[in-house]
Amino acid sequence: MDTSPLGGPKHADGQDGVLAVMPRLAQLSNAVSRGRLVQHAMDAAGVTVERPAFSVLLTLHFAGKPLRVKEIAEKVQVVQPHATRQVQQLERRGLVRRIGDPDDGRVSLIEPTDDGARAADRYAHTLIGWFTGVVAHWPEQDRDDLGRLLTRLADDVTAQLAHLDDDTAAPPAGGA
Amino acid sequence: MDTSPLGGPKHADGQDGVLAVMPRLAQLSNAVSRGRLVQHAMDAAGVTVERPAFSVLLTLHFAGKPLRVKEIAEKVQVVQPHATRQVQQLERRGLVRRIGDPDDGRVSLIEPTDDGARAADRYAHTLIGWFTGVVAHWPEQDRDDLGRLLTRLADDVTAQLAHLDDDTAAPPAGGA
DNA sequence: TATTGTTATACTCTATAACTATA
DNA sequence: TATAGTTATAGAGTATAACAATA
Repeated sequence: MDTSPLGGPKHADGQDGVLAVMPRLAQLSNAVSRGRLVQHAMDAAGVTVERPAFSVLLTLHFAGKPLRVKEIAEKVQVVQPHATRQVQQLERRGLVRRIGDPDDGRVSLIEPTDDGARAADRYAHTLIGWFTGVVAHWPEQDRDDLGRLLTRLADDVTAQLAHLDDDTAAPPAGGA
Repeated sequence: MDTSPLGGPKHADGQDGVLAVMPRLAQLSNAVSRGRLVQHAMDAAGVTVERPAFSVLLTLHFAGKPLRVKEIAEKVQVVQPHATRQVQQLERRGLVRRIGDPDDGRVSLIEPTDDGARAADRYAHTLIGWFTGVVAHWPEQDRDDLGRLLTRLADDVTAQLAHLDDDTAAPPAGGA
C-alpha cells in the first residue's frame, strides 16, 4: 500500500535510501495524527475533550511538573492563545488545575488533577499496548534499532528545522 | 529536546523500546506535517496553492499515470469532495488537466501538466536534498536500517489500523 | 517597556449531506 | 439502483491581532 506522493516509480538518482524514508514518514504521520488510533485511545481514556486538549493533558502529565501556558504551547508546537483555549477546556472538565506562581503574578502554572492523570495513563497504556502489538513479531534487534534510529532522526530533524527559521532555509550540509 | 507527551520521566514498565518510539513519531509527525519544511519546499517549487492541493499534485506526479478523483482521495486519505476541490484548484493554476475516460463517461482522469510535473520535481528535489543533509553524517548502515525499519513499521501500522475499523479496536496480538 | 496570558476574530483543512449525471 | 463526481454547508484546528495585567 503506497499512499505517499514520493513512493512512485519516478525517483531521484542515487538517493533511494533517503527517498524511501520520506513517504513512509508522511504515511505514518497522516495515519497517526489524523487517524482512528488516537480516537480509539481517547475513547479508552474515557474523557470527551478535543484531541488537541488531550495532547496538552498528556504533555502536562508526562512533564512531571506544572507548566506555564507558554511552555505548553511550545511543547505541543502551537501558539499561545491556542494553548490557553485547550487549558480552559481541560479545566472545565476538571482534568487540570491552575496553581499561581508565587514569584510572578503573571504566570499561572498548570498541572493535571488526579482525574486527569488517570485519564492520561489510560490513554498511554492503550497506545503503548497497541504499538507493542504491532511490533510484537519483530526481532528484538530490529525493535531496538528502530527506537534508536527514530530517536536520532527526530532529534536531527528538529535541530535542522530550527535552522530553517534562521537562514532563509538553506539545506544542511550535503543537501541538494 | 523533548516535546512529546510520552517522553517524560514516568513510563510503563518493561516496554521502554516501544515507549521511546511513540513520542518521536508524534514529534516528527508534527514537525513534518504542520511545520515550516513543507512550506519551504513549496516556496522552492514556486507555486502558490494550498498544502493539500500540492499533496494531490505530488500524488499524481509520482503515481506515473492519470488517476480518478476517487483514487486521489484514497491515496491522500481524504474524502472525495475534498479531493475534488484540490483538483479544481490545481486545474485553475494550470498544474493538472482532465482527460475523460472513453470507457466510462462518469469518471474524469487527472494528470499533471508539464508545469505541474516540473513543480512537483522541484518540490521533491528540495525535500530530498534537505533530508539527505540531515542524515548525511550518519553511518551508511544506519541510513539503510532506518529506511528498512520505517518501511516495515509503516506497513504494519497501516495494516493494523485497518483492523481498528473492523473489530471494535482490539489491540493486536501481544498488546496490553 | 517587556512579558504573560487572554479575548476576539479569521483562516485553513476536512467532513457530511444533498445533488447531478452516467452506468 | 449503484457509482463518479460536484456543490453547499458545517465543523474542527490553528493562527494573527488587539488587549489586560504584572514585572
